[in-house]
Order: sequence, then C-alpha cells, then structure tokens
Amino acid sequence: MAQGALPGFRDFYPEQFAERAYIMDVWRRVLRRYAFAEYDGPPLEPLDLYRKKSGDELVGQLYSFTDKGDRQVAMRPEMTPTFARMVAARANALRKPVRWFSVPQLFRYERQQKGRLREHFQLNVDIVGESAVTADAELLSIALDIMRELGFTSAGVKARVSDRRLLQALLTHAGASEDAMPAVFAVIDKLGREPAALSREKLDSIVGADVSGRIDSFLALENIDVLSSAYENIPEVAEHVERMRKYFEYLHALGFADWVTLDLSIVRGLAYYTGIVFELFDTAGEYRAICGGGRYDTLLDTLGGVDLPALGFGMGDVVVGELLRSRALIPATAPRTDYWVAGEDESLISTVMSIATQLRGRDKSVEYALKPQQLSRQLRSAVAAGASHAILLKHAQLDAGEVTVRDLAEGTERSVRLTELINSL
RNA sequence: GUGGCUGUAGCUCAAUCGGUUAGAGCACCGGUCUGUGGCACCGGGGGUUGCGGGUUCAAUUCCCGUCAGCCACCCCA
Repeated sequence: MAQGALPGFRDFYPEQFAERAYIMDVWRRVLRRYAFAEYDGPPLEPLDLYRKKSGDELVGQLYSFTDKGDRQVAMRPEMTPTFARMVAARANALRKPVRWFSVPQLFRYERQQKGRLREHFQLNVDIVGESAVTADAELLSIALDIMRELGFTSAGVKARVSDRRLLQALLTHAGASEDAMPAVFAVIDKLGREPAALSREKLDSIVGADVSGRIDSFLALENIDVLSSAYENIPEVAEHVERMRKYFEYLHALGFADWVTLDLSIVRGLAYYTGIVFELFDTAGEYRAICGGGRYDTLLDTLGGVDLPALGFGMGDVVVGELLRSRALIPATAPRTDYWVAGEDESLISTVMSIATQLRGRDKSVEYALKPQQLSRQLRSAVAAGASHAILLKHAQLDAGEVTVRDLAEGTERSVRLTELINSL
C-alpha cells in the first residue's frame, strides 16, 4: 500500500476540500456581517514566541525543529501570539476597537484522536481595545451566528458562559483563601471530566468540607436571576453578577437568548483568560467543545508590551466538520460544469475546441472529451461530470451554423444558432 | 507519552480446521453501439493480505515486533 499522509495530517480530496471550503465560506460570510477584517501571519515562527506564553510543557507539544540557519522554529500551534505581535507593532495607529479575524492552519505534535489532529484550520476572532461587556456579547454572538448559519438551532448547540472574576469573587465569599485559588480552579476545570465524588473529595481536602459545600451549591446555579437576588447585598460579588446579568441582557438583544446558559464551572483550562469565558457544545454531548474563548485583558501586555484589553475565540474545522457530517448538514455540491461539448466524430475536434473557447470566454465552465469517443460515451462522461448542458455538434447542422443544446437534467434538446447561443450568455 | 481495539483491491467485504493460482459487489477503463446519457450484457486494469521476523511440509489465518487507523487517558486548540 502506498505511503499515506503523515499521522494526524489530512489529504483533502475534492469531496473533503468542498466540505472545508463550505465551512470557511460560512466563517468569512458571517465575519463580514460583523464588519471584521481578515489578516494572516507566518505559519512558521520563532520557538521563543510560544515559550513566553506557554512554558515548557507546551513546547513539548510543538511541531518544532532547527532550521538551516540554526534557528529554533515552530509551526504555529495557535494564532494569538502572532496576533498579539502584529497588534502591538501598530497599537497606536490602529482604530479601536480592532476587529480582526484569521483562518490559520495550526499544528501541534500530539497523538491524534477524535476531533483532534496534528493539524487543523481554526477561525480566530479577536476584538482589541474595548473593556465593556458589550464587546463580550458581540463576540459570543458571532460564534453563535456561525452555528446558526451552518444550520444548527439552539436545540442542537449551546454556549456555556462564565466569568473568572465572578467565580473568584464567589469563591472568596465562600471562604476559599487566596492561596487555595489555583488548586480550586484546577478542580473546577475538571468537573464533568472526572467522577463527582472525586472532585468533591479533592475540594474538601483543599478548602475543607464547609467551604466545599458552599462552592458546590453555587456552581449548580444556572439562572442569572437567582444568582442576582442571592448576592445583591454583597457588593464585592454583586458587581460581577451585574456584569453577567448585562451580558445576558445584551445576548438577548442580539437574538441569542435561547442559546446561552450560565455554567460557572467553565474555566477554559488554566490559561490566560481574565474575565468572561465561554464554550460551545453540541447538546447531545458527543463531541468535544466546538469553540471556546473569552476575555484576556493582560495577554497583549505580556506578549507584546501593549496594555490593551482584548477578547477572542477559536473555532476549529475538525469538530465542526464531524458535527456537520453527523447531522447531515453539509449541502450537496452544485454541478461544477456548465457545458460539455461533444462532436459526432473525430473530425470535429477543432470545432469542439473553438466552441469550448468561446463559452469559456463567457465565463462558463466547459469540458470535452480529450480523446476520440463515441457520442454515447461522451454523453455518459458529461453526466458523470455533473454537466448541466451538452452541446452536440453534427456535420449537417454545423453547415447551417447550428448546434444542438441538450439539457441533461430535463432530457430536452433544441437546435440553436451558435452565434445566438454565445451572445445570449 | 500510556492503555485498549483493528489492519485483505480506491471503497464495502469474502476466503471451511492453517491447505492449490486470495475472490465478489461498487467504482474506474473499454466493447456490444456510425452513435443522443443514467439500463443491460461482455471484457480489462488494479493485491508483496500494512511491514518485518518466527512456528509449520504449508500462514490472509497462529505467535512476536513494528508501523498505521480508531477509541480513551494525559493535555489542550
């Protein structure tokens, strides 16, 4: 058997390429509606660019090597550092808020599994320079609008939202100490991925049973109004609850109230997020997160030395593609050939070419048999190619300047002057 | 990186208990067809049974290794 693609890499045959193009078309179409501009950067970056943000554990998962100039380089595993560099370099000149998106191919050296390869295309959407919660609502609205455009409804896809500032305030109010916070976040992040009893046990050992019990009960809250009335008299929490309440209000105004649920256990790893965070899931729970993002107000400072608030999300093509395929939501590709030109015998090949050229001059997609074939065989090829019309050339008709145009879907045909046909296009 | 399952034609599968030249459908190419497509019939190309080693008179079949795929873990995008 022939050598295939490298593990975790994909060959895109025309059928797969069509799926990928469909997804990317939707991404670009929706982002244009939200007035975002597309950018890109290099697929290969200095290894150090990723060391700063991620530390050495992540470096182990990078597709990295030493180039011929003895530079340590890595295939980009994410877009954010590149984005941060680009924004930082022109921070003063850019009109704020910056509304940019990109569709980079990203790489990571990891064992592949469901919904996860060593390479994928990921839509990256970012807003820079706006700290108001309106920006958070606008951002999530984009992710949800994409899912709607792809054919999903609020019954099939849900966004779970949280806010790290709110979670922190609630934890503090429940009695968790500053020192315990990172460990508590780690346990909360793992809720749902490990048995509830184990999580509870870990939590008990970090903060004690009393605090742990209080944490358990507020994590279960899914209704912002309940949360709101429970904490309205506790200023250090109420401030953050109020922001979340507004977030829901704005999402309602943007038309996505049904798609969003509060879930304080959403932490988004232990990464760089500082505020509102969200993840999109299929409601059947078959796939990993479709998309994730949130606010990262300190990252541009860390990476680029520019203190600007920012927020963004990433959405990969692999999970989205699997989900679309399983829900039969990928539209059939349209026939790609407009005309198939067929001659009744070999002597007409030059005429076939000439007519094909005229049709192509009218921006039509045209094919014809490259070797002599019987007319029946040519028509069979035309159908197989998905052509919508065949143009049949016969000596008797050509003498009068006419050709036969056959509608391959209807099975009807008509005789028409060649010049008229061309000029009508 | 760890563990489990699976590898036969481009695809889906077959091959008795380990036994002759590894078969079939679909797809592809051609013929019947000097002619107007999807049908039918006939023919053709395509395989180091993932790869390597072992056991055996004999391995697609049993054993070991390896590679690849799937799934889960780790971790995250």
